[in-house]
Amino acid sequence: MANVMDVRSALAASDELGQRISVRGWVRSRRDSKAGISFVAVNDGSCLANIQAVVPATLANYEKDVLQLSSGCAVIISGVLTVSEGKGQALEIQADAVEVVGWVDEPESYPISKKRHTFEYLRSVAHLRPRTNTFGAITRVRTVLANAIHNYFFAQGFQWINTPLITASDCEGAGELFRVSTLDLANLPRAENGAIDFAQDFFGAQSYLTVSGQLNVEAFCLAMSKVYTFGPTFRAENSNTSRHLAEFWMVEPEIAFADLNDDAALAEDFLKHVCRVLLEQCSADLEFFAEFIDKQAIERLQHVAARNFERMDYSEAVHVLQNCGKSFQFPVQWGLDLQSEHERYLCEEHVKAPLIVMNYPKDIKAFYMRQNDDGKTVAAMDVLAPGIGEIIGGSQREERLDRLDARMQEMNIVGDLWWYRDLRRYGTVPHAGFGLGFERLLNYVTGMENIRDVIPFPRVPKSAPF
RNA sequence: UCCGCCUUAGCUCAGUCGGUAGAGCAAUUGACUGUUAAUCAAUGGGUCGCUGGUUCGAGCCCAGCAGGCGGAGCCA
Repeated sequence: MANVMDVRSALAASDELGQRISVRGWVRSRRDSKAGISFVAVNDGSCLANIQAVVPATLANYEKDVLQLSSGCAVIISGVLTVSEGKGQALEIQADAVEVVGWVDEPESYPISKKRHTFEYLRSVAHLRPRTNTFGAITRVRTVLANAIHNYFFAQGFQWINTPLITASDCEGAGELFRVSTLDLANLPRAENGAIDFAQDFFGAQSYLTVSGQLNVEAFCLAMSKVYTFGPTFRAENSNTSRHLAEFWMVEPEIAFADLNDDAALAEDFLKHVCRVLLEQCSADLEFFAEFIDKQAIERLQHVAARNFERMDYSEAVHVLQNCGKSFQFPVQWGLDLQSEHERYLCEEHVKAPLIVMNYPKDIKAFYMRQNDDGKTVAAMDVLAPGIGEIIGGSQREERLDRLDARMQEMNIVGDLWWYRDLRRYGTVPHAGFGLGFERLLNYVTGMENIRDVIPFPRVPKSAPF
């Protein structure tokens, strides 16, 4: 085999012209010319573009192999990298060897045909959809975005905390929990009162998959100052929407000696940074999204990167909504949570930009959020993005033990949070953080509409087939 | 969980009044061409989601179930 290159490198390798190389990948299409050549388009996932191999009919296995190639076949093609005589591409390979590594059984029923498919259909062949242009592009953007997130925090001196996926705490926040157990479901151990005896379970207590790493990451925040978690989280809620997954990835930074304004500033700087990185490093894939998925894809990123986010108190948001002259399906009243339609109006029509709404009524927010001096609100914020709604939710945390205890009592929080309380007993300090749904951000930056299409294998109620 | 819509060829969809099934694309074969989601021609391809009911007769009407999609709620 000659010098093996991935397609991305080969197409960028003008300095390798005239050299013999090999590329390895999967056939996207084959076009035969009776001039005695076939054109084979090969993609290996390294970039959006295919490389075109020009295969002469004089190859020994031309009839036997090359003329049998169909979409999806795995091949290794070797030949000299040359300037293309055709118009669709700058470079191509003049093939002198074609090795078919894997054939496609029954090309007629190969699920990924050259024609465009609906995303709904592609979800039913999730094991093969990475072979499409769209899912290749999503996968590359996902990788660059994950890297940009880690790199941003690393450059800012944050520590990456690998918070546990299994938890015995059932009050991490909102959300139904998936139970984790090794008990025999057909023969559950019982205590004397008939209740299931979880003391005999693996962890000696009821345990669950985490719905958030926040409480754990706070512990590291109050030692390492700037920390974040980035990993999978699980919600057993029966949510059937294009914005919810039962298993999704979440980014949760937490900063010490910080208040809500610091938190909002971090969220804005963070989002601007990752958008800039995508614009720099994913230009070909973003152009693809702009052409085939969402015309606004690139402008939106430029807009986020360039423009200052608007900020508005919840009370002001309510005032704006009540006086905008629009009628909403759900009521707008101080004390009620903002509905999707309200959030969308605010960021899409009122400010026409990302918007940070701050200081919500305490009764609609979580127990750990810091109570403001007005006695009515807590230091919570939501970052609302046009077209997608809430993309970040965060808050300054209640660092005063007496206030935290009072709030937990008021809200009837039961469960063993002694260690979380300890953080307020030993060197407590104002701190704040937020949670960002990774797939929601991916939806936002690619213009994809359904969250099930930006994660490799989506898990939603009644469906985890792959 | 609630509301609405959908389920017919590998894919996307038609299917009239209830009378035994149709197109485009894909696939296969051939023609043609430094081709570009090539083009042209021919050919093959169906348990009409499942179960039951009404009917002489059901893709079509009725009931139940399953699955999918969109929206809402919950949230990230």
